[in-house]
Amino acid sequence: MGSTDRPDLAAMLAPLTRSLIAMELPILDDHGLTMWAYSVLTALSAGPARGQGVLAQEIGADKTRIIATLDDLQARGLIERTPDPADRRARLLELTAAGRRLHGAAQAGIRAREEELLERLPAADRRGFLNALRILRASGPETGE
Amino acid sequence: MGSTDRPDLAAMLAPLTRSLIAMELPILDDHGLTMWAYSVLTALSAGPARGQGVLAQEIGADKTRIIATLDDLQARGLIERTPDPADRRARLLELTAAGRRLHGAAQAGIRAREEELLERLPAADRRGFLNALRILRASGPETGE
DNA sequence: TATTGTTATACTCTATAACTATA
DNA sequence: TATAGTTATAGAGTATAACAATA
Repeated sequence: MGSTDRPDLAAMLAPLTRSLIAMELPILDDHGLTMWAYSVLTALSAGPARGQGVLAQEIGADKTRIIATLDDLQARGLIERTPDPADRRARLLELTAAGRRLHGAAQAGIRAREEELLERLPAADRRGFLNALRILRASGPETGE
Repeated sequence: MGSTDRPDLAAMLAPLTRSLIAMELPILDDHGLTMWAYSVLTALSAGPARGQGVLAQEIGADKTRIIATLDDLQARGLIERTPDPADRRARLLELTAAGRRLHGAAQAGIRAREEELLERLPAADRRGFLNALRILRASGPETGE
């Protein structure tokens, strides 16, 4: 009855994700960023967001969770948060030049560490790993419900 | 300066792990198991454990976190928890026949779901993905400290 | 009335510290 | 005194519900 003879996927992915995050936290801290703050900067680096709710959903957070983060990022001049002229309830969010710079620096540090990790993999596995992540991410969580 | 042109690893792994867990929880629930309970059964399915602390560390938990879980599993006759004759402070932990059966059933359900997910991947990527997970898991978190 | 952002509250999960029993 | 297990407490993180402004 030894079906597939490997640990469960989640049993492998969860610790790997945890150690990846543990490895990235010191780097982010060097730049004065929390993980949520970095997630916000990353999302905004792809372009402005119309509405905090949209942004929150985009990074898998609750609307209420990122407010303190946005306050801080704005106070530090890393993002701009302006009322949407078309609907003054909503806020337009975008990176400032300083925000883009800081995100770039933090991301470079993270990428360097990630490369060290990926170098442990044979080229074929590395390619397959990254391809699989892209595919599984794209197909999304049409898993739960 | 578009270095690697892909999302950060953690940014891909974290949501994937989350959705994997979300997909497995209902299956575990059908068998009356929490994720920690399933982790315990999985660890013990490889063989008995000498000491709860050892078991906890093995599954990445705190000693205090799994006590209630062990109480429940024992009360349901899924594990045996006997004092170690050699050191009566410690407890020897092992699956009962019922525990082994339940773990097998739950794992089968999870594996079936996982296969559906993996079927979305081209064979080469699937192989590379699983290889990479094994390698990265083995090399462990010599990342943090 | 519905929605965006905000604030305040409650809840869950996890870690810390104190206790017992063995050694 | 040190350690395994247990229990009780406190803390962090998260979600839920109520509120103000705008539509």
